[in-house]
Amino acid sequence: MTIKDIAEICNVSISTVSRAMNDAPGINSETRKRIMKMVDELNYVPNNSARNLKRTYSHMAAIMVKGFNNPFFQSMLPYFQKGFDDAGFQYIIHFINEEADEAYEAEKLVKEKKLRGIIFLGGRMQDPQVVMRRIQVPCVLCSVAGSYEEYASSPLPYVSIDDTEEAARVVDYLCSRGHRKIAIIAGRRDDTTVALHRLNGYRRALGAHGIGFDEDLVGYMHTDIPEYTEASGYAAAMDLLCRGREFTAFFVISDRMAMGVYKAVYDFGKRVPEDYSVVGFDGIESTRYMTPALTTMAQPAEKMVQSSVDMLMMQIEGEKVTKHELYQTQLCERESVKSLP
Amino acid sequence: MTIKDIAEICNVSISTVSRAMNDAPGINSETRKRIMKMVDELNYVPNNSARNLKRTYSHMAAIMVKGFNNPFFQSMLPYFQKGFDDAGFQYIIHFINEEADEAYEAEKLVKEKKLRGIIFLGGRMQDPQVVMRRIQVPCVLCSVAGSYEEYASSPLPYVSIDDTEEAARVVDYLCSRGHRKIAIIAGRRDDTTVALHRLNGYRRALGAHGIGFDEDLVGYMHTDIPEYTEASGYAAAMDLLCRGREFTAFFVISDRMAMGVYKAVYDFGKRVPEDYSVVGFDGIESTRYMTPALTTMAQPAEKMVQSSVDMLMMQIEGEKVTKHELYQTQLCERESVKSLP
DNA sequence: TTGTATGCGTTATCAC
DNA sequence: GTGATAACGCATACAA
Repeated sequence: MTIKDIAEICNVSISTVSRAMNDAPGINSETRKRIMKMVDELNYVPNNSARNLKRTYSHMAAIMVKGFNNPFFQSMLPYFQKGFDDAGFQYIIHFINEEADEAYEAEKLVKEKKLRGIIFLGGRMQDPQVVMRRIQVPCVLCSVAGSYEEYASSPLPYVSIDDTEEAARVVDYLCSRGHRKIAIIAGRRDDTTVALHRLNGYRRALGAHGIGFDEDLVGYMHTDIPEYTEASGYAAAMDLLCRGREFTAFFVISDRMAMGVYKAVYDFGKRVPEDYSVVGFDGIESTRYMTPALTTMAQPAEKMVQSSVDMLMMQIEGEKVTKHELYQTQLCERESVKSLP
Repeated sequence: MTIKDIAEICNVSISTVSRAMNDAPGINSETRKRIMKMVDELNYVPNNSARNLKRTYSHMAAIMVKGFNNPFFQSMLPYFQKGFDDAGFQYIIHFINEEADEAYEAEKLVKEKKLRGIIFLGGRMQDPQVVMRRIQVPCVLCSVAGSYEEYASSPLPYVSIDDTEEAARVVDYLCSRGHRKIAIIAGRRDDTTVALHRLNGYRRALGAHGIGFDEDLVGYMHTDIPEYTEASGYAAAMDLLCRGREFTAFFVISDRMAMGVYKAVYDFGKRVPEDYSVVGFDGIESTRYMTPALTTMAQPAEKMVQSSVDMLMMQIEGEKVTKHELYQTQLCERESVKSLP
């Protein structure tokens, strides 16, 4: 069933059918009605490949999400919906897994769908410089790994938080509550993404407070457990606990892992926050439902999304934007941190 | 940059480039190497739309997931990866939201990508009969709503659990622990998917145990809160608690909601399982990390996935399969249920 | 307002 | 082993 079949059945040419299907101007409304009725009846669905091949441009953008099981990204999705709806753009969400090369995937998608723009969510740009050249359409990096210095010279606009800085603030907060021996549940040992930046921030803040960095207070994610899951948080925390080093608080670099940390503490025969305080990172909804409710650094998901969409649309409309938007996190004080004398 | 450019640069015809790109037989391996080197250097990416338009068939299937925030489906994804890899098939995962029409989306996707088969995950088939006629390629329904009776006559193969039966087993279990006044956290009032079946199972089991059905012991999800989230579980449970009816246990139709139920119980000044027992449904990993660890009915995700993939591949290979595979859940007894005298 | 013709970038089918 | 060339299904410039 192609456009040709419909044309024959309706006794019109294929261009007329095409016009009807695309709400094109210059077609008798009776003809259109007649055609659309047939289309509906015969259940004709135009072939998107042919469409995309022919079309000069679309009104479509894409969000390329790296991190299937990152609930923070998931929480952003509804805001993207709103943002693109308001902008009158359609969009597709494309998930890729950790090993995939986002730049390559993006390039394919752009060509296939004649995308007008693309927003990268998560992951890490190995070489932001070349990405743009390859992609050929405007992009925005959102929550993509990279220190300020790293991207400062890049023409790629991005919105994110300063992971180093914000991680440092977590340590500052814990110190303000009297904690001095602070452990961190970090990424994998070889991580080069946000996990590394948060670890760096932790180190830096420790130094600023005159506390020595102790490698034994770092719990790395295991390489054989899916990243950023409860299980990975549990394993890393259990490692730490079993080392026997003394400490009073956990800084967990992602909320979902914090749930595993809670469990590890309990299984170790201790309690949160009486024996160990815990601070998470991201500010996802479900942390409200943990017991005790998790104190966490919340990223302003809605603002970050709106800003990303705005920056993309501005570029699509021809403006040159190379802005680097860094948002601040907000501390959500709940019940998982105990004040020390 | 098209196949034509590559051909010109390499001084060969486009057919030769095509052959090189597709590992086609009948091409000098030196020529291929030379071409591929150029392709790599110039970063040429073939246009998928053109490919899909022309190709007679692919080695690709799709999984159409309805339910962005259903962690049970998410937990199935790695198994699909394994299943399709073993079968030598590529696949794409396509998420659609609750309002979308999966049959229509599938039809579009099949045409666009020349898919060989499609697995539906979640949602509800309004009319399984017509779906096949429209889709034109083999499909398998996995965890799609529908009672046994409903699909019994359908030629569409599906794998799932008997939601009614398994929900009844939860009630049986609670009764065996001495509970008689059992509340349920159900779907929305107008639900017609698995949530309804689980509610029906609950009713049926109640009857079998000589317990009257009490509408006041049903907590429906609010329509203004995203389905199956912690927040929806919390709201529904709070409703229930505030009604003042006496009861001793919650049957929560999905694990993620159970987390909200815990919180509601605590906020109400009660404890799990001392004051209220809780049983979840799905068996997702994170339930292990709840405190107390959630007792839940686990669906055999891996088996269900493997079975779905097998049934799809069999069909693709030409066999006619109309099997209806119903799996049993397994009770994971943990710490959230108290035995009553 | 409608129809005709062309080409989008690729694969498939021939010839050579 | 390689090269022409005809589709694939559609949108669109142009003619009618």
